[in-house]
Amino acid sequence: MGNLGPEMEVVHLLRAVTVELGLHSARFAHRNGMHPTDVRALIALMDASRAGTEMTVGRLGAALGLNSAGTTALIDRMERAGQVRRVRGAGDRRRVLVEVTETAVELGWASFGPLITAAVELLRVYDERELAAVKGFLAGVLEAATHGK
Amino acid sequence: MGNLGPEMEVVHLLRAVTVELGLHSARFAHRNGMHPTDVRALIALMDASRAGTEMTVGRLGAALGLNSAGTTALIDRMERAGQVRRVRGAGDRRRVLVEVTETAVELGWASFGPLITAAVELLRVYDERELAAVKGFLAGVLEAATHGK
DNA sequence: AGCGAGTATCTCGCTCGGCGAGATAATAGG
DNA sequence: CCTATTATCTCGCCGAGCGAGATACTCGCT
Repeated sequence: MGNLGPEMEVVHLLRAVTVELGLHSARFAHRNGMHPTDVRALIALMDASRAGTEMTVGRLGAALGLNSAGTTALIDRMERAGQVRRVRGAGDRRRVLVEVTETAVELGWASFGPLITAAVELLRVYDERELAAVKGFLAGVLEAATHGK
Repeated sequence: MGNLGPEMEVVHLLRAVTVELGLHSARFAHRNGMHPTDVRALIALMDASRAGTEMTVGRLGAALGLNSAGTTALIDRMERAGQVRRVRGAGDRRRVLVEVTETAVELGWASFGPLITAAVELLRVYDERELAAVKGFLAGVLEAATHGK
């Protein structure tokens, strides 16, 4: 499992990056009295809001791999901490929409913003082909991780 | 926060990849009656073994961000499941070295091997400069995530 | 040699995130 | 409208991980 060429080096780098990003959000969570799951929820919610999609309790739970009881507990906790708001669905009144509060968004940006800017800064000097290479690699790994079993 | 150029697309891809890899190992964990932490421990142990470093209980706990009690519980659990062995330190008999069993290594490879091969396969068609681009980007993000607070 | 400080691991009791089962409320279909 | 379905919540429980402290071993000092 030693050196199977320069490709293997990239694979180990990718693994190191995912580990380090995980630790980064764990630190962020701890610093703000949150749990890893709360951070994942925050990210999912900000994602949905960026995409303009409404996020319901059920969909959030599914995205995080929690069952309904755990999801309810999660949202209770985050609502209590003022990171999230429950809003009864307008059309279908069984639904409960979950919205991030402004303070939570700011919190998230304060922690992940610098990292994002750093990454964008890195890519700024890349030309067309280099950018496509990075994009292609990540897309390929994503595809393999998603479908590969 | 919408489209700040093609760089942002790469950032979102990277985030998607880390999320998906996380889910991948969560699925692996669940399928084998393990917990996410157990998988992280397995990876850390395989890493150490690949690097030829001896892994002690304390060092493993530190790598995973667990305190001593939690680490003991973790190793108890994994030893009970036959994934890990405790070996009293030869020189310093206070230490307890942790070794992965062959079955655990095989288990890990069965789950992560295909993903690794897929990634290597992707990179195989890349030329010198493209490979360097991917490597440089990942290294830069790693650096930013590690040091950026 | 032997004592005390330092280090590595383990034990105990507890908290709390997440699960399974089932209750409740709202919608959709015949 | 009455039943099946869907969305969420309540209750009781399990177990991962924590804090505090016990235990076992090593090392420096005298």
